[in-house]
Amino acid sequence: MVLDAAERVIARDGNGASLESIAVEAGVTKPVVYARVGSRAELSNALAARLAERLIAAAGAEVGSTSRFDRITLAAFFRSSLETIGAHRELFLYVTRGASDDTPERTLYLAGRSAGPLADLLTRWRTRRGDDVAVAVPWAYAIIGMLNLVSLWWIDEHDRPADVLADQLAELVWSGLAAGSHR
Amino acid sequence: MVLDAAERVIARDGNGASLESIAVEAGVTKPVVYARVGSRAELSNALAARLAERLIAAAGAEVGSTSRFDRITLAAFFRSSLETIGAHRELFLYVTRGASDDTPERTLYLAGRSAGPLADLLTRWRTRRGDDVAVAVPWAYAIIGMLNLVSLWWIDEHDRPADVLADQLAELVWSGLAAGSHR
DNA sequence: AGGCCATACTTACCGCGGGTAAGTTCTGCG
DNA sequence: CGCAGAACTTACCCGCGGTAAGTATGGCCT
Repeated sequence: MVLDAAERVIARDGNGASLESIAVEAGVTKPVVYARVGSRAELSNALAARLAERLIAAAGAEVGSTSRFDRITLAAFFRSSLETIGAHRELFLYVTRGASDDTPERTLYLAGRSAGPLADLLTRWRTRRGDDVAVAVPWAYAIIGMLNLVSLWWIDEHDRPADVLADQLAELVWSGLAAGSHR
Repeated sequence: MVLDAAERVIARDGNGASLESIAVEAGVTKPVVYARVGSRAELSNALAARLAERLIAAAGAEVGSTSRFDRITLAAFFRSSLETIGAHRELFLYVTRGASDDTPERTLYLAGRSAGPLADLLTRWRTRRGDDVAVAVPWAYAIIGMLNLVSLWWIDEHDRPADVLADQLAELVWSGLAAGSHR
């Protein structure tokens, strides 16, 4: 699979990953990569989709298992996301701050892939509680964006443990999430 | 000033802004740009610094005027940031999702420029209230990151008014910020 | 079995953009 | 008047994404 090769060379070379190096890592040549996966932008999109899938899967394993949604679950969501991102540092960097001109779309696409399910979850949860639901989408993007930048910062020097950081993030937003119409 | 020319051409051409087009807009040639401002990465950095300065200035005008710090102030901070970003759409896109390989550093640099003062503010505020202060830095990054992605999403299709969105963001984090040690 | 077509790959190339080396004009000063 | 040096321009290199044209491989029909 070309995408696996791409991930390997990105993990190795960081953002300097060229189509050509990916091609040789995959054991083929450039036009083949182009034929299989399309342009560089589509490659980045595909990688972004995969990473998003992994994030969602990891989060789902935490959140989906319990039917409840509480502060602990939220912190677990953050922790699993942080750890997944930390396990794919270079890929995360490549995908979020990758090259190319298409980047606004891709960043939004990647974010949307995570924010969508989160927004659904929030919508269901707040509907059940009889709370206002219009905030679900912006809040989902807010939480994902928070996670994005904090991950970047966390990756790039500070080595506090993931679970501590996750708990701090949960502390920041939990009260807001939980505060209902009964303000 | 070369940077002004750069902003003009970015506002016009979006991310397709090449050094050459910036040079002709500035009325000079490429090596001159290179001599004055350094590499493309440094150009992006300088632009990022300027945008951060504007954001901080706008935020300071809102937050710094009142000595208090409450939900209203927080919402005003979000609103002014959103509006500043909205007024510099293309520049914001260029700077956050710009080209090049240096991007992790630059993104962090830009974010840090905003997150730093915010972290200071949070630290002072929570010190005065006798609350834990270790969360100030991660929270500052969290809030800036939130703002980043929400801005991207907001710019790119949804036209709800800035003040509504700002209020929703404030609602999300205010309780968390305000919740003290007396959990 | 032998020739033919399609598919799939490779080699070779183009264009563009960042970066730079070498040449050229302009300015001030002896 | 001539010279030194700074500042700018022209002309170029290189690397990368993208593609066109050529080449091998494998099946299929006669």
